[in-house]
Amino acid sequence: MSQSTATELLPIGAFARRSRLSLKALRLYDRLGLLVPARVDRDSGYRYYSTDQVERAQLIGLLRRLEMPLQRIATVLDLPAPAAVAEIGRFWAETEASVEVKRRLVAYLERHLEGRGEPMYEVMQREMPAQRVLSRQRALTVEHLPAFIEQAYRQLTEHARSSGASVAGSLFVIYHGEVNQDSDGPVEVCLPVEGAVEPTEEIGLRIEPAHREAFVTITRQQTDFPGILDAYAAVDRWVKHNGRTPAGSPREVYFADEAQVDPDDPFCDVAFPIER
Amino acid sequence: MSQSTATELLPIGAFARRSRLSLKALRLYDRLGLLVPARVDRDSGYRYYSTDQVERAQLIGLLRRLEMPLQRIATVLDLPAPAAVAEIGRFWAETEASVEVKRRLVAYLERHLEGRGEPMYEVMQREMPAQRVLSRQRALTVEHLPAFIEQAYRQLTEHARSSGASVAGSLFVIYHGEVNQDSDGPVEVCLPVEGAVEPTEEIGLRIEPAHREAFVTITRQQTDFPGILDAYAAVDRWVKHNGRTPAGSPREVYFADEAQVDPDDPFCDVAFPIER
DNA sequence: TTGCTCCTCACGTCACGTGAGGTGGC
DNA sequence: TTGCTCCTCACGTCACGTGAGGTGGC
Repeated sequence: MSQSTATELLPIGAFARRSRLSLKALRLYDRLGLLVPARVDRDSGYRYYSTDQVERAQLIGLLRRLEMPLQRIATVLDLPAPAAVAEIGRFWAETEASVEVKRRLVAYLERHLEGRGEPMYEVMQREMPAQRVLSRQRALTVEHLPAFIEQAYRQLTEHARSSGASVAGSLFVIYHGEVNQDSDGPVEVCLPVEGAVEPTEEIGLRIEPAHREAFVTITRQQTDFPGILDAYAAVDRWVKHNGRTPAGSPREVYFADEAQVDPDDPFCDVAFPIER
Repeated sequence: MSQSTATELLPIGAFARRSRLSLKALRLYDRLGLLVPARVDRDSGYRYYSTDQVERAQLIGLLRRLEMPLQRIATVLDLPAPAAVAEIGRFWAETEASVEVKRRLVAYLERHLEGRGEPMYEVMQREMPAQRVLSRQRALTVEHLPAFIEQAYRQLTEHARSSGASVAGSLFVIYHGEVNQDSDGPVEVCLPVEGAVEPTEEIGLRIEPAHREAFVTITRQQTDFPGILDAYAAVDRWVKHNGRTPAGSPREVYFADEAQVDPDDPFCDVAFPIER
């Protein structure tokens, strides 16, 4: 019985080899309360770990290889197995999402750096009639933007449908203020409608006035950050070079269905209202 | 002509807004020589950037979003466009590779945490006859291991084929020392052969002696790190619990073709030579 | 004169790595 | 007694963020 069922105490070096963690890391985890030695000698300060702690130590090591922060590892370790798996899954989904963003950025950089001096966007002008729109407005930073547009789109179409009104044009999104990591808009999602419909507490009903606008049409791929900034820059430059005066907030008009569009198909207009 | 073709000088705040970089970052890039202001006032120390520098600044910002280190960004910025694209591609490939490793780690954690107390590996014994092997040995860390095994496999089979000898058993890999980030083996890749064949400077020819070994068979999926450690631990435990004495370096026997095997198909044996 | 912008310097963050200098057990 | 292992403390790394305290230009 005394052979290997008993819980042995290991000094830090032996425990480090078994758990494949460094001495420095083990001392840090002790100080943070993440992995406290089974016994610490009063006099010498020597740390002694039980063999039972090897599994926890290895798990910490594996989670660190995922670059999970120690704080978050602490919460995972406090969870029962199924919840811990779910939490790891959530963390990993965040990583995959950020990798996907970077992947698009790499694609943009490749196109952008290869194609210096390529034909630029062709900026055009058009007259927009007054439009009756259902709208939803909110202040938010860029990370919540796609989800908000998606949700607002569903909400507005559903409200129109259930009121018996019909959709009378393409969804567009007005940026009343800048939207990025720090700046939070506000952003207004607008759906042109025809027929009887009432506003609600969340959904506004208003007339977007007739105006002239300068715009460029971009493809699905070009709407990915940061490519879309090129489109804004192109329209902005055009407006300045032609001595026009801005007359409203910039907007994006989504005239195609995302699900049915190739990366290189026209998908969206970036438009600036200008004075006539 | 004086309208917008002239190079304007911007103080740091204006330049920060245009380039979407922080003041702190700009001052750091200045100090590192990564992005030096066009002019610095002798007396006040005020930094003035030219509008021409906006593009470089934005590129730095984008590369930082990929989490490329500043050192590496410096090299990218010194390259002509095509070489810069290639360098970004190499960097990104490294990122994707490390994500793939982590992806497998997550898969392992999910199986491992869900299935606590699952049936463990079944350790078996067998007698191995003496084998005549072509072998290639090298000291390397874990990151270069897969490439080395792949390359050695091709080299050994090619050498056997061109000598008119025939392959007489499964490729196996002997770990004469531990292989991980710090420890570099050495590792020996062995291919059993029959018929006339000569050693070369790189390729050895020797007799792997007959021996008894304890082993477990694992699936393709289980060979991914860190799952494979479980197999090693299982055999190690078995050897100790059964009072057997190790009689050689641990090894992995690859008896199936990686290209034709499902993740859950048997793929490899993890074996420890033991005394009889 | 008041704000705003700019400056440098110092300290904090995160998860450690790498000594320096000293102690304890076999 | 000699090595080896352990201890704490301090400083370095990386790319900044966040004040503190002070200056300069309109």
